Amino acid sequence: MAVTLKEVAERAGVSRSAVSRTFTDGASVSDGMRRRVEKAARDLGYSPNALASSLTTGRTKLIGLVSNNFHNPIFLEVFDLFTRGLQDRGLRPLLVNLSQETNPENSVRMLRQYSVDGVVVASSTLPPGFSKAFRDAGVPVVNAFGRYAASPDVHVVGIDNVECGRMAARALMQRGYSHVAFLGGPEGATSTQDRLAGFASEMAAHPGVRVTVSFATAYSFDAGRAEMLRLLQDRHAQAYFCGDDVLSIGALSAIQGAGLSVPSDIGIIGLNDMEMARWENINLTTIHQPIREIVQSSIELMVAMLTDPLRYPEARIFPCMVVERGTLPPL
Amino acid sequence: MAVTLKEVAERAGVSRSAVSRTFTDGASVSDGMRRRVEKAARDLGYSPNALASSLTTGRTKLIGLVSNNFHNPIFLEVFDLFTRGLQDRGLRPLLVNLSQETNPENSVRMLRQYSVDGVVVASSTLPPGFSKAFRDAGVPVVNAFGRYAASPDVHVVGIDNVECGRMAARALMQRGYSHVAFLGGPEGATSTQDRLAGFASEMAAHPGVRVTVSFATAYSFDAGRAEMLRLLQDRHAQAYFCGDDVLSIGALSAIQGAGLSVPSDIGIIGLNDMEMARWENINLTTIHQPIREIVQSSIELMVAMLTDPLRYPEARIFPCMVVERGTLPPL
DNA sequence: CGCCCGTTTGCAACCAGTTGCAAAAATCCC
DNA sequence: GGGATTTTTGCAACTGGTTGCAAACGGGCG
Repeated sequence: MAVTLKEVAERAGVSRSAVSRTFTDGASVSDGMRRRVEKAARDLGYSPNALASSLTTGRTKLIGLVSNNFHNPIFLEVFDLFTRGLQDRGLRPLLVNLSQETNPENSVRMLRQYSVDGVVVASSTLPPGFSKAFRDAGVPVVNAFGRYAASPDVHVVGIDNVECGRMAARALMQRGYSHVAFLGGPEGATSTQDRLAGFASEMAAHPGVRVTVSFATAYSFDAGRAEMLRLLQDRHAQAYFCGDDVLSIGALSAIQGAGLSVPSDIGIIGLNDMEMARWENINLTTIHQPIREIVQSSIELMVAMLTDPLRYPEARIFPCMVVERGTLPPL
Repeated sequence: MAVTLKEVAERAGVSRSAVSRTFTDGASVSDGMRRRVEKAARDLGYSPNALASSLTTGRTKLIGLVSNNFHNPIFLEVFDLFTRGLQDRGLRPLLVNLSQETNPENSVRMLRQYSVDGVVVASSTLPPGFSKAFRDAGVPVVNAFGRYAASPDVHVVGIDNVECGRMAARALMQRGYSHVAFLGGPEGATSTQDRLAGFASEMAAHPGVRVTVSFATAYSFDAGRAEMLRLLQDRHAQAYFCGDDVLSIGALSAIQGAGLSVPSDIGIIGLNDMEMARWENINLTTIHQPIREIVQSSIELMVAMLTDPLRYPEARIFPCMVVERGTLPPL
């Protein structure tokens, strides 16, 4: 079916090594040889079998792209950036969906069977055990959007969620609120824990301000809406720092549905700055997470590890910033 | 680095074939042999190299998942469903992002180099040449979300966009509008062309009703908003059938921004029924596209083609239906 | 016990490439 | 023109598995 190197060699009347060499750059081939081989290859429609060659070279150029985050729209952008960035460097993303997987073993085995050159774990909610499992299997790993403190022995690229929490608290304090709240994602998610820690630590400097804390069951519209509906039945806070933008939009929907208006009755600040946040009918004040830079940097780190698998692990933390829109009163 | 079959054979004191057979189901191995080999494999932490075996078996279980649609949120769900569905069947998705690619040749060559067993083209906007190119290269192809009329020799799974156009027109006519409009996606997209054709054909039965047609530059929020802003300067229609949900939401934003209200001043009907459409603060009346079923069926078709690559091509068309929400007046 | 038949096992060739080494060819220099 | 040096080429062994074939094995039966 497929044309092989051997057939090209026969047609060009040369040895198999010669053909192999014309398709390996850096190998020594004369101009005449190159021309003859390329002609034969073109005539036959030959293209080398990357997997066969990986057998001897030990490199497949396959990168496992592992995630469990197939519901948050920002991850569509993340996948877009990763696939394009990897492709541009001649690498191929092998996508692994961990949504229903709890045991790292299976994924590790699978990716090893396919001899991936490296693994990018793109998730803010996977337990650190996953990244570690890959590293222990001797596969270069980068944990994009991960938590740096918890896994000091795995490369991490992301943001400082604790600092984001502080930043949100400061943004609310600048508005002079006397009762603010944290509406987190799932209580078990490290990103939620860190954001709360930062939020609380900053609020500790304002003892006169009342602080309420609650959690949504997921980083989703429905969970945000449900939790906000519940909160509205009680005496609610004047402003909320929501776990992420999707959650914020759910909360907004609940608030508007209750006939209250934003930001005059309740203020909201989200986190991520997903594309939708700047849509005019949402217009969410939020903390911008530099996705583009995180992905870019993750890829660079991955590429660096391909040449030096024992590279000393590092954490790359990118600063975030508040994007002022319409869900907090102007300063 | 990695443990090989040979090492397992040596440790178990058996031949390499014996080890290979214990890991190939359907092969003849005695119980005693199986136990010894499995013990040795476990001790060494062996797992077979899928790529090496693909050399002789001719099957990699790699499926190219090709798309250029990394901006429409429904595709995150599409990717979720595809990756899970393929994984469940022991297949591995090799993701290919065609966003910046215009020439099918490159993608075909790349996927052939990786000896994929099949290719799923998931896109409603890629020109049919892409699917054809894969088929011509002898690779089984399924075009999910594709147009069936234009590529009779490639398997297609999707919806009947012409019928959707008619359906939208009927929904508007039921409301008794006297001036309706089609606000399409990019004029070159086959999905837009088909939807317009259906819309126009149904409207032909209502000669007294005025019909306007215009196109947004992309299936995106910004494009929908921009086009609607332009339309609002003129004498606008009473109701619009928008190219898809994202476009609809952009249009909604423009309408609301202009101080008009939906559905009393202007009605909107979208297409796709993405998750966001049912969010209470959007609440978009739209035509539901059965994504789940389309993906499921595409995978089944792909699996069937793996055993019978010459399978006679078929088009699988799934019915859509109007989902009544808040952007058209109740009937 | 010997024969027959069905399983189990190992040998060796093969899949599609790469690569170290040495022979052959081309180039350089005197 | 001849010898030394460099470049190009082919041979053969190797990567990590699979598989057709034949030999070895084991059990049942007369």
